[in-house]
Amino acid sequence: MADKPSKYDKRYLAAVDAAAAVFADKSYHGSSTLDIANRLDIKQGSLYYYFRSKEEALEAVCLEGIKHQVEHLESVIAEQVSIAEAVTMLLRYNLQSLMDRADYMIVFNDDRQAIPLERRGRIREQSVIYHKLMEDLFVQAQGQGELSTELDPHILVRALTGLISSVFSWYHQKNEIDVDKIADQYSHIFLSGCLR
Amino acid sequence: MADKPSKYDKRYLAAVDAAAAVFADKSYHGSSTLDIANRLDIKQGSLYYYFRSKEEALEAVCLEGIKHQVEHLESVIAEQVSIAEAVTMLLRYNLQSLMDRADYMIVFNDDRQAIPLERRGRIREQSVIYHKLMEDLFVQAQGQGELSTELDPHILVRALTGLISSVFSWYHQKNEIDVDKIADQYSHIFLSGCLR
Amino acid sequence: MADKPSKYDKRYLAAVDAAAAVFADKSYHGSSTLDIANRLDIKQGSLYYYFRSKEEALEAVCLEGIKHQVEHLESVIAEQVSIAEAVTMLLRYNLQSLMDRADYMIVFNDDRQAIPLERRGRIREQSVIYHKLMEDLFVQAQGQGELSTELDPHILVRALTGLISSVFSWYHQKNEIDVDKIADQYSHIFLSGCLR
Amino acid sequence: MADKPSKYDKRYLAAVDAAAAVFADKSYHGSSTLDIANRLDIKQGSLYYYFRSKEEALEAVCLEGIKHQVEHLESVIAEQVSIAEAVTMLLRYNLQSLMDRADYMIVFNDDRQAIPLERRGRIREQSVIYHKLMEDLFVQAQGQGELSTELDPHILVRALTGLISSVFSWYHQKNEIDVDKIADQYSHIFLSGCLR
DNA sequence: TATGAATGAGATTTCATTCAT
DNA sequence: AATGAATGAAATCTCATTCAT
Repeated sequence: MADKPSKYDKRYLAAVDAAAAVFADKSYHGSSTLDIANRLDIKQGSLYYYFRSKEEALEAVCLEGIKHQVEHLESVIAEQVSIAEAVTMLLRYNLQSLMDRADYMIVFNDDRQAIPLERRGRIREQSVIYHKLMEDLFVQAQGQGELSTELDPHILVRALTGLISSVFSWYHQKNEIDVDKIADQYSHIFLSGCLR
Repeated sequence: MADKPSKYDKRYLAAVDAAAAVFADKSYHGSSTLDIANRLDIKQGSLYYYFRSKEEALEAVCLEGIKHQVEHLESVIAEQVSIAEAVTMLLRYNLQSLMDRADYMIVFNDDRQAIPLERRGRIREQSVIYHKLMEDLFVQAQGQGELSTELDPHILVRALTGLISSVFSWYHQKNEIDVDKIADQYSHIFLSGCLR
Repeated sequence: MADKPSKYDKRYLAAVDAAAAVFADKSYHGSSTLDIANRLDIKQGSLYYYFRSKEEALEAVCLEGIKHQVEHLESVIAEQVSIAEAVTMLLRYNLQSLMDRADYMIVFNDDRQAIPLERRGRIREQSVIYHKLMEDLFVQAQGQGELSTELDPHILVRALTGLISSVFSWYHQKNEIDVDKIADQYSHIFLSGCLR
Repeated sequence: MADKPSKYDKRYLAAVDAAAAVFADKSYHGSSTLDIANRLDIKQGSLYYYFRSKEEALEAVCLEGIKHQVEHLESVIAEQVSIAEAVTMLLRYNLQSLMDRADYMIVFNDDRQAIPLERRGRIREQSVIYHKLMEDLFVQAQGQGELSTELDPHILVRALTGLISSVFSWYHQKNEIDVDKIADQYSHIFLSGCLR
């Protein structure tokens, strides 16, 4: 095997994409490397030029899945908008991502736990960062009197991510969602209860 | 072979229980029938005295998983309490179930989609009933002026079930949760935004 | 287990019959002891009261299958009819047997070779007797000038049994056969040939 | 995995051949895929590179088994010889095939019924063609006054194929046969009868 | 870069058989 | 005379992975 193809190689990206599509469709454990190869129109063995293992493919998909979320959350924080606006932006972005990069979102959501703990480090890391950033956002909002201090910031994080995740099962059924309407109503439900 | 042992047979129940525990621990696709047999302290082949297939075991676990939820939702509706009370009861019951019957809840939540569509009928049925009942609850509350009519009942259902599901990933990490506190805060978040 | 039930016990006969039916339907190797038990409306384990093994069931069916054939051939010989009449009687009897005891005939025909050589003794014995008797019949007819001496009696036996067996595949397709017509025409072909 | 290797690939042909040999020896149901793999000197799982299932291997063997027979029958018909010659040619060819490709002939004869009806299409097709061609041959001979019109062509087909099949059980016992002698005597019996 | 051919380990499933009750 | 519960061995099949070409 030659060196691992660069992350930015077009073919490599196509391979990650194929893996995402297959995993999203049949779940990680329900997919075979043959499925991925078929989708790429290459032979099964050739996959190993791109990934050292099936697990590595999952990892690549999951990392790709969370990357944008963290980046987006960081940009929202940087903008220093009100908590109400921030929450709405987050919901909207997540819903839009589900439309735009459904496979990656779904795989990250459903299958990341299939990566064995020893190797889950980088994803866990990103996950932890994501939760921490969100928690900070709430803590800060509480500090600025925007948010009720009676609510545990940890619980707020869970509640909001739960709301976000709920859209997945929705998407599974409908395959199309009204981003604006749902973002608005979810924001309303979540915020009216929390704002002070 | 005898006829399939009765659903109320103690040993059969133990087999379903073992399947639930194993699936919850390693996910359906990640578990082997050998794992289940080992947990029951019988030989692998003997499992097939209880289940015709691994899939049938999953089905049994999932059905058991949702049954109680539907029953509880029905009982809540029968009590004709206010929507605020109803939501709190639901949240509390779900959280408590996660404590009491974590395995069944987790398997239902994470693995029911592993049952191929052709065989998912009975579970789907219960799921649909569950969602429908909850939607009716909201519609009725809106009719009685308890709930804001600006919110789409369908979205309310998703939001509440999303909130409920969010507890699972939590549980995965902590294994112990403060039922009262979370139920209270979740109710507050959800309700203050919805109540009229 | 108590003593083996008598060969003449009604229940034992029913068990042999069930085995014959199942084997005829799905072939020996394609049948399971459960299939037989189901047909008898007893549980799988209970079969072992009647047979020490699945193989013993096959043996019983096969023995029953050939018994009548030998007896009939003996009676035909005893009657000292012409070879032409003898052949016709044999064909007719075989065709009729296929109608009356199709299961036994089919199992004997298709599955007797599944009995391992060590245990095939009794059936082989009957088979050999059958062939020998038939060969003698032809030899005697040649001695009496009824039959062309240019034909090897051994080959004549094969040819006639081949003709007889051919009816099986027929039966498999049609399930009903015109005994008289086929016996007549087969006799004619065998005895006088097709050429005009 | 690559695409299924071509039908004309040498290794694929060797795999079919091994399957034929094993099935002929122990019957389809009595053989295991391990037996076939052993004969090819590959590991059991590797067989599945050539066949998608054990059944597909049987199908391949059976198709190969009947193909030549149909082709030969067609060539005999094309030669427009007398019916007497045609019958002799058929018998001779079948006996010779039994010598040359015994495994395929035996498997086709004994085990084709193990292919479930849904998948038996292509073999059935060939079988039907074979019978139809032979029937036409007889009908034509009757039209030309060569053959007694009192005999049902359908029955003639059965009789001749029965004669042909009878050689199999023979072969099972002897493993070597005198092609010329048997073909001659069988032709004689079929065409002119045994009576003096 | 890619493939054809295989492997090895494990998965699910089947089934004849046993035996205490 | 029959059954419920199990066993153990084998069978078919799947699949991630390897590697020479």
